[in-house]
Amino acid sequence: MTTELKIGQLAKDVGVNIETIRYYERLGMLSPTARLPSGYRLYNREAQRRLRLIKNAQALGFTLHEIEELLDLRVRSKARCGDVQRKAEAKLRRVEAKVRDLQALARALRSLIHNCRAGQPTDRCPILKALEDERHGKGRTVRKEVN
Amino acid sequence: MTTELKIGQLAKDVGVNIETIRYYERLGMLSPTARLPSGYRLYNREAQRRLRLIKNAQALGFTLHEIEELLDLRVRSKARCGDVQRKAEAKLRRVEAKVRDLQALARALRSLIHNCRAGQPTDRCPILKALEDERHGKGRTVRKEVN
DNA sequence: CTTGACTCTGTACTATGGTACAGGGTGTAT
DNA sequence: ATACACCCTGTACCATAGTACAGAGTCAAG
Repeated sequence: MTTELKIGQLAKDVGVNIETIRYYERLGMLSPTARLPSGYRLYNREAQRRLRLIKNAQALGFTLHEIEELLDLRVRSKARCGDVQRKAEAKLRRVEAKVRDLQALARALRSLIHNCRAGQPTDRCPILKALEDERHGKGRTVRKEVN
Repeated sequence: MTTELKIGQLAKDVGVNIETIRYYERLGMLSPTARLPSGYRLYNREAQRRLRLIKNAQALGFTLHEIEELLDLRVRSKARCGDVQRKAEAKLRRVEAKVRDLQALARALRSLIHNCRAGQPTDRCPILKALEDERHGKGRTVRKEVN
């Protein structure tokens, strides 16, 4: 059987846009395994797995750059599973921190909703007041995104 | 006392780039409270609170667009708790959904990490294997961002 | 009255993760 | 042999969230 797919078949199979596949190629993340004389790209099962890995890892909150690192680890045979594990652990810590932040915000929002019943003006909103806090003054670096 | 700050002082105070303040102004999120005859922007304490609110809310993962909504609630003095309550409830639901997404993501990461035995070569790494799964084949929509 | 720090406007550029053409060539079924 | 789906390259464009100038004007100290 032919395991070689043309770009449109691969796109449909994995559920991504054709342009996205070519975009990943531009980034050096996913090359066709062959080309027809016409220039048509051909992809084998390995490429298909690689593309699926990209999409799945993305759904877990990894950036394309981080995914490149994971892919590199997989390809470099001297790299060990522990390297992958450490990257996953670092990502997990960032995700957990983000969850804590959002839970704090959810608590503040619940408190706002609770205190809002009496028809007070919005300039006494606890959430808005809380957000005005000088938690990040004078050049302090704010921990950024989860990604 | 003079509560009016020039842009550089405000930037230093809150810990953001001067260009960022002007960028927020272009977006209509933060206007100077006055201008000197020379055109220099002046900001009062209220503007300072507003800027801090933007940065704090951003650190919690809100987009600038969502922050605009929060700011609108605060500034419209006719807005009462009823208005705020509805906005806050909608926001809370989005935050809670976000927390659930992130927790699912964290569980997936923990499970991957747990199954990973550090000494194995990466071509047997369960994390990478799992990421190759056909969890999202044939047009399945992958839940997107973590934000 | 000059120096240096600060500010102004306007435009261009960065990164991230794509999407959308234009203007061709290819492959195959009828 | 011709219609039509598919593919090619190249470039431009989208949103988000800024950053980096250029070239000019302003302000305060010495």
